[in-house]
Amino acid sequence: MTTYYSNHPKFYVGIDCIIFGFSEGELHLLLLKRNFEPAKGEWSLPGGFVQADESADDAAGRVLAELTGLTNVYMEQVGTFSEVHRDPGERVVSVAYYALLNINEYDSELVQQHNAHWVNIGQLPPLIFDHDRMVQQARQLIKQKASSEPIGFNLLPKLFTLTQLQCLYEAIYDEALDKRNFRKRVSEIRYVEKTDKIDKSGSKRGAALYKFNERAYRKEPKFKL
Amino acid sequence: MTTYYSNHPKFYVGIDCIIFGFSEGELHLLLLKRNFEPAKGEWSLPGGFVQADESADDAAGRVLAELTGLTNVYMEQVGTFSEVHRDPGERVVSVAYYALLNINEYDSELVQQHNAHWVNIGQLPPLIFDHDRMVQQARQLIKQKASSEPIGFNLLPKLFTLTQLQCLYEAIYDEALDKRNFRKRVSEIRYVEKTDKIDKSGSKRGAALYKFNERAYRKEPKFKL
DNA sequence: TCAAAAGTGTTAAGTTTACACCCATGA
DNA sequence: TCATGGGTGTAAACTTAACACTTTTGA
Repeated sequence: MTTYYSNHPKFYVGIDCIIFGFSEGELHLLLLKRNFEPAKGEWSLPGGFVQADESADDAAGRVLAELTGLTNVYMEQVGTFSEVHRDPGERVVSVAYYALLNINEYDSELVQQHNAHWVNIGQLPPLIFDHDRMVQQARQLIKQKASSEPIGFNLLPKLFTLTQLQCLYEAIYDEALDKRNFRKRVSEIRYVEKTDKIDKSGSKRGAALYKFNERAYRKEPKFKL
Repeated sequence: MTTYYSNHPKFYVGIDCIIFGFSEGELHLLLLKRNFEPAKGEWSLPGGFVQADESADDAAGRVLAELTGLTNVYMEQVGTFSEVHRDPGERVVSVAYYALLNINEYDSELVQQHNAHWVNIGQLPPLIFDHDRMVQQARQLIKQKASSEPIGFNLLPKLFTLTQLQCLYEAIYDEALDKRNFRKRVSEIRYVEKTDKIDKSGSKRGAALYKFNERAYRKEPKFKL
């Protein structure tokens, strides 16, 4: 029997993850130094193939978990890359995702086993295939999204100082922000709450630790930073 | 020989088009009443399958051209939909695109042959599979994009009145705009140029016709409406 | 002559930007 | 005691929002 679908070709469907972390005041990406073909020895985004029993979103979550040990990480689709010869080995259609994670929580043994490394986003090596474009698109998307939804907190520990928060947004927007204006804006955001804890690691005086209250955000979901 | 790719399943990769037109002050979508299985008789987005020699972008352009006779239409990727059972017939991973076209230019014979119809976006029938979600995401995306890039002009004829332009943006943003504020803003946008032509069809008095000057926009690409 | 759409400015409110000094503490 | 990062307020510039009447002309 001939169905509607026959005659059409089938493709491998891959996923690639642009995994963001934030440390030492800078954004970093978790990149693989490939110890497998094709493009062995070169840098690439972590990725994998969609399996028969999973969606692309599932596959991205699985690959991230395999690499970092983390589940329930904030991920979002960036876009799909399907140029005929984008992968010189075989035809692969790939869905790119970005992930935002707290860089203190990943499983460093797993990461080492995969030969993955955190690389400062200002010093990225050239990446294979169209992975550079994927990264560019992901950065662009995060920039936009960060100004309309509080996704940045995914990159921070549960408790953070205002200086950390400001550095993070400076890194995301790739521009300097005025300290007083920044703090004034934060103080108007009700779901960024000051705790009574103090961080003494960053300065002699100590800095107040804040937390993001997700419940409060859901009740009144407006955002602008 | 076993390659890196073997062991992984392959999938049909489809594309679906959310085709926007603007007429009588309202947004419309070009929908198919399916005369083929699966889901014969129901409404769906126009779509097709990616072929071996084309990217998903190519496929979307091809499907749009087959349906409307138009090439060089503004299209953008919305996202990829890959739930395992999204298409009950077979596993299909589908990339959604939106298209913005001037509703006066399509080939109406072709459209009829495909059993496609322009439907007011306020009165959409239920669509098959996950096509409703695709439409929602596309509307959302256009709303955002329209405020940072002059994509709206793709929906208008080359010459248009300010009333038409305002109605269009009211339809996109789904909210009323103040006429005087709107016109003031437009008058500050240098690449929206008044012509010496008059449209007499919309009113007795006649309204000045404007055009979008793409060259001027490219030189100074800022936008806000 | 009148209905229907085109066209036109001002003011108040709100938002954004620029900017500099004192504080607390550990080394 | 001093170097380091933490913390604080105000005024000017700019942007946004609200608002109502006159013009033109074909039917």
